[in-house]
Amino acid sequence: MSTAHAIEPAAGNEAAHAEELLSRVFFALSDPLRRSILERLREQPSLVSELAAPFDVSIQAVSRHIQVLVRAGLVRQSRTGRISTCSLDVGPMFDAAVWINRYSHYWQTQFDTLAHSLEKIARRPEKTETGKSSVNRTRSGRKKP
Amino acid sequence: MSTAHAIEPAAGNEAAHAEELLSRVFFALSDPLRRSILERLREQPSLVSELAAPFDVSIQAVSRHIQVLVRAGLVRQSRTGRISTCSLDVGPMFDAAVWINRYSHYWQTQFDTLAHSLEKIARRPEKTETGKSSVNRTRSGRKKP
DNA sequence: TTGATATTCAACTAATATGTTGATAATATC
DNA sequence: GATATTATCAACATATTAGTTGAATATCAA
Repeated sequence: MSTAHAIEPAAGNEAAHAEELLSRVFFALSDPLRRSILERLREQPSLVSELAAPFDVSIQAVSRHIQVLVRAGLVRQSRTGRISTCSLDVGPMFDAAVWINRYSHYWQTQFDTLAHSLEKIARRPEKTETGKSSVNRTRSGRKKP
Repeated sequence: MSTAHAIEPAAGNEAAHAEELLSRVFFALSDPLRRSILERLREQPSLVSELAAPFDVSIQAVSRHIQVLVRAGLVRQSRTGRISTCSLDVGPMFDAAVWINRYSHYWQTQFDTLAHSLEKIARRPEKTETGKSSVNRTRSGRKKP
């Protein structure tokens, strides 16, 4: 997590605050366990213990994952007594979608480029095909002891 | 960054590989400097030194940010001699958009256009080279302490 | 050849992330 | 009141991130 994820008052700077929130949203989405939590909350509001049940980690760990989601604005918690009900808030996810959508023009561009190259290939079949990006780097990860 | 960012051989597990790539894409997008790099690449392919220029960090730091983007599949580097030209690959970003779009029905009533455009493009056949633009633009980055 | 340029690698440091276990607070339940 | 349940907090260990500086690699240019 970069320094941008740190919560600062962002005194009066709304653009910086939006950037900051966007960073937190994308970071929150970068973990598969957190994405699974969101998937579950997409269906129904749930307790922390219910959200933690499917995973092989402690409920404390899940609680902190939920806190990450809360800080990103993706989850709201309403605590009544012991239990804390978590519910989805897709507002920040929409902001993320808007950011990504600014690249949608290039999806169309890629589509057009492909169509164009296909047309060219149809006329001149000896031309080579386009390369597909493949990511297969290895990075070390932590394992449960 | 969670354990999910670690790559295991993923022997034959295509779903796990897709999850893993999604984690890396969202993580790559969670840093404002990396997002700024993508913004720049949205306009034109650029050298590492050109991408590093607007930021008050060392070129080595930017080089590693680019590596994060490359491992997420968002940036391709073609090195010719000394220089390494970075270009955008929006394919993985599209995958991220598709994931987010599954939450769109929550906001679809208000923001119908985005979901519609995403869904329209959702049936693209393949990834190809991105288009070019000649607009130059700089954005502010983080400051040195 | 010599030197400047472009980029990456290596080693180090500081901060952050994520997991654990144990303690604590608040509230149901007996 | 005594006890179990729900959730969070605290402290700790370890891994990862992200920055730095210095060295290495490769190429271009004079």
